[in-house]
Amino acid sequence: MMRTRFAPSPTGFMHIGNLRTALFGYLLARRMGGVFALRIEDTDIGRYVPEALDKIYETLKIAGIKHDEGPDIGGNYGPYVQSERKDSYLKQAEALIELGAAYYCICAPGEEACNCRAAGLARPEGPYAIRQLIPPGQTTFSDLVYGEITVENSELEDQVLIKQDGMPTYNFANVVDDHFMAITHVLRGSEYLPSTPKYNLLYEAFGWPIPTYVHLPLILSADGGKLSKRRGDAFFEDFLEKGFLPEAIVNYIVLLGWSPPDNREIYTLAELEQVFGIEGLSKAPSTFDLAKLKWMNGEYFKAMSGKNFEPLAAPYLAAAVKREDINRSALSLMVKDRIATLLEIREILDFIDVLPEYGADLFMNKKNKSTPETAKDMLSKLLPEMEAFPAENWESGAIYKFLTDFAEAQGVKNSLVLWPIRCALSGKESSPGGATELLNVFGKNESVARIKQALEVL
RNA sequence: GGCCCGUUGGUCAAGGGGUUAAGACACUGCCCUUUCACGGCAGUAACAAGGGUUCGAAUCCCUUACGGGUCACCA
Repeated sequence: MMRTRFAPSPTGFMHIGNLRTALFGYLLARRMGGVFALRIEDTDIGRYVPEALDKIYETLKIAGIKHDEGPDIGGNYGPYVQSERKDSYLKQAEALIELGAAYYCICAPGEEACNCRAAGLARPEGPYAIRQLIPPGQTTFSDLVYGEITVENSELEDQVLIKQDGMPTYNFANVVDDHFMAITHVLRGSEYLPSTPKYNLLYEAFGWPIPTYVHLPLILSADGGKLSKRRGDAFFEDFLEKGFLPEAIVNYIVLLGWSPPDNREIYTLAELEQVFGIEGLSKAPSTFDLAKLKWMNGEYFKAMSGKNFEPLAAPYLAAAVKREDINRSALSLMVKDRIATLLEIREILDFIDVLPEYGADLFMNKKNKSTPETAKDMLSKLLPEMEAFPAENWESGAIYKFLTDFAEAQGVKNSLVLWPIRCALSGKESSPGGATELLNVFGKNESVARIKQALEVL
């Protein structure tokens, strides 16, 4: 049975690249009817951030990635936290020494000329590390996406397996844990490609079966570099804060370094669990394109019902519009299909609370032939009729009929009366809705007031 | 710098010896429209370069260039 794993270290937020690795591991396991395990790699005591563990659980949950085994839910291969497996690493490293594939090293960390390999020390009294003994020759490993890669062993270093603090290094703990957790497929970023031969040497020395490697191409930022904390495009949380939906982020990310079997791009997680496969993985690094993420996010809003959208938009709406006399549901609906991110709600509705200052030019519209003059004419004639309009009948259908009747009575095209109203109510060149919608959300009193203001400008 | 990996439009990418070299985002234009959007239609735009191999190369090989990764008692 296929077993994959996600092995983050609890050092902070969830990097987009790591999230994608988790996602791919999860999807692959689901697709193949396998198991996806979560293992916490907390061997670096110095970088350990206690809250990060919860962050990992939370992120996976929000993203919809469900692990089958892990520290929180257990499993047959626990414990799933490396610090709790500490003893086994030392034991295995010493076994490796017996096998002639490792040795004790008493040098200080970072020390250059190390003679410990030649010295063949017995277990030292004082502080020591254990290093891997790289044999001469060359090593070939096979990767499902990159194929066969061969390197000269002379390029490899006698890497540290057990640190002086008794903790294993990432590279060693990984090998030991993957073996004892029966991991069959190791998915990780391609930055680990250079250290993979050392893994093989370790597996070979132990006589353990070598797992299938699946290295994933890197995700780059628009400038060709790495995604960065500073630019705010490195972490899953960054994008949530910017008003992106978890589903859209996940959907977008899965398309980075992997392409679906058909031309479709919008997939639910459940659908991805059916179609994801290593065949679609690519070797070349890909650039994270915010514009496409935005488009995709917008698609998710459009596909959503107004009812489902409303609670998502509510907090942003509350920040954007303070006045109480506006129907929130109507606003929410008005905005739903017009935004790429929830954050845009504020900007798109900035005319609701306070009418922006504008000049007579606003009423110019080449296409419908509106001019400040026609606008003034229409609005001044409309105003008294509008004031006479019964407030209790103020709703879209009636408003629209009222306006079209008015236009007909004046003998002009609808747009010649609708356009100036839209301008008067929004004070902007574009607004999330036309005249009827705006009249409807503002209600009679505010609408009349704004039209009066417009007449003053005109 | 050594080693490793990569290179199809601005971006994501399909395609793996014979294609008019898909599709999506972005961009442009037109249509629709009660603004702007949405939607519909159309368009601009690519096989890094040079050598081979082959009847035939985006696809295979080599070289170069460029980009990235890696060379920690970090992960």
